[in-house]
Amino acid sequence: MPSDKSFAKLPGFRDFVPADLALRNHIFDAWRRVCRRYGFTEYDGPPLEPLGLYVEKSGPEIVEQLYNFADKGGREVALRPEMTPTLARILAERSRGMAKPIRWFSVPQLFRYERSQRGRLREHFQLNADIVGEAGVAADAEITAVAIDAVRELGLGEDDFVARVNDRRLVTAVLDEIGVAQRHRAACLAVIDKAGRAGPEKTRAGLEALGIGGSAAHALAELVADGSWRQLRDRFRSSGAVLAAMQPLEEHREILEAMGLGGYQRFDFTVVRGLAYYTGIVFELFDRAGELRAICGGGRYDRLLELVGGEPLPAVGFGMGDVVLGELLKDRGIAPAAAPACQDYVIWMEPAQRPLGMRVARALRREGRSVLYGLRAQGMGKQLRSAARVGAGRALIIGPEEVTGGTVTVRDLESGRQVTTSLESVLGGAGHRTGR
RNA sequence: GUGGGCGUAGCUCAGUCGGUCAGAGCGCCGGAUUGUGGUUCCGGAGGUCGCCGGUUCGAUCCCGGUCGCCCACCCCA
Repeated sequence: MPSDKSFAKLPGFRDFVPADLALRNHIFDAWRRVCRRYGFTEYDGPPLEPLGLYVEKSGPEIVEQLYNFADKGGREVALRPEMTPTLARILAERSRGMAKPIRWFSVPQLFRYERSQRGRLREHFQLNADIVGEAGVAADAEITAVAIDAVRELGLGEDDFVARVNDRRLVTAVLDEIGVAQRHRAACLAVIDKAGRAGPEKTRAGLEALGIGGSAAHALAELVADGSWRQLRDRFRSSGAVLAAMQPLEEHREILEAMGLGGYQRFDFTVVRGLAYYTGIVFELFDRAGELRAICGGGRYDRLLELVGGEPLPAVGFGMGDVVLGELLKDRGIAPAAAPACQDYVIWMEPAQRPLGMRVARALRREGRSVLYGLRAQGMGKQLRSAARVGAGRALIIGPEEVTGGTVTVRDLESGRQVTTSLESVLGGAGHRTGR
């Protein structure tokens, strides 16, 4: 730990040494493969945006924890805390001429100024995938499937994680039905949101603190404790509004089941999402063990583009962070090992053989192979040890004997078998089939 | 933002009721091994014990502050 704090890493920020970057790239690669498989194309935007883009569009929650400041021109700016407002701004300018629906994804680095904890830093990377211009529930199901497959692609299955799905319109209908006043709705959503962790007692206390009456509080506490689909349907079978609000979720589930992803999703009345701009189906991905924070959160936001000044366009999307996902992969032991540093290790014994060693290395690199060699003269044992440590598949040995005979000794470092071949075959490119 | 715990070698950690207390394992470097590696054996480098201040003859140890990390709240991507 450096004693001079001025050179220390900022709290909540990460260095990525090769082993860490290998994991990050492993995750990014999986995300991009899945998104492309679903026909999404990648975009990006500036990491720094006008503060105003976030102030009223995302709800007050996110603004309190922005990484913001005034730039040298006196502009109030913020490091982007989320990607959706940027996407909304881009599309507000250009979507009119674009074929709908638009399927875009991005892997931005996002920033928030808040105390860091496990799975929650001041900086992270997040996969964002959105479908814009389609209001039907098939788009919601499609985006949920992308989220699920983005996690499955990394080797996690039904036993590892689940998507909890809800619909804000359904929650609203239920609140109306049990008589929660309009003015209490937002605060009530917050209580429902944390009900899973708080437990029934605290939930009821929270509702009463809002001034929500006994029968309504009782009904809500019950729903929160056991908000099963069946229970909901029984409880509200005489309410046309609630039953109608259940239809989109029904269809959403059917589509996912048809995709073979039914086991990855579950209705959960307590999922409402914090961001103010969600308007319909919302979902979150969690590890089944319940040890970590949400892996992913998303939903429908049909009004946002209008708010930013674009044409009215329905939209649905999600954000999936790299931090919690990385923790989960490490916990499950399915994080990748760092890639080997090279394929071929050229061993030259004495300065007299170095020029030939350089020619061989050059020829191999020209073929696209990754090649290393010692930068100073060392014994063969040392060099083979170095070769093994960097993960080389084979060693190409060029000593006095090889120079005299016009040959190269090619040693397979996994089997230990070695053959002596002609120098020409290595320089000419015939040697590349014997290695990895 | 609030409360609690923890900061000793690159990593994981031991240790001192205040006085040879600067330690282990792993890793790293070198040697055994100047034409054959991943094993083994031997040796070596590396630390102002997070930082600042206080108490004391003396502080890595006690006290205060501070910074950082972890956990729980708050909140949430």
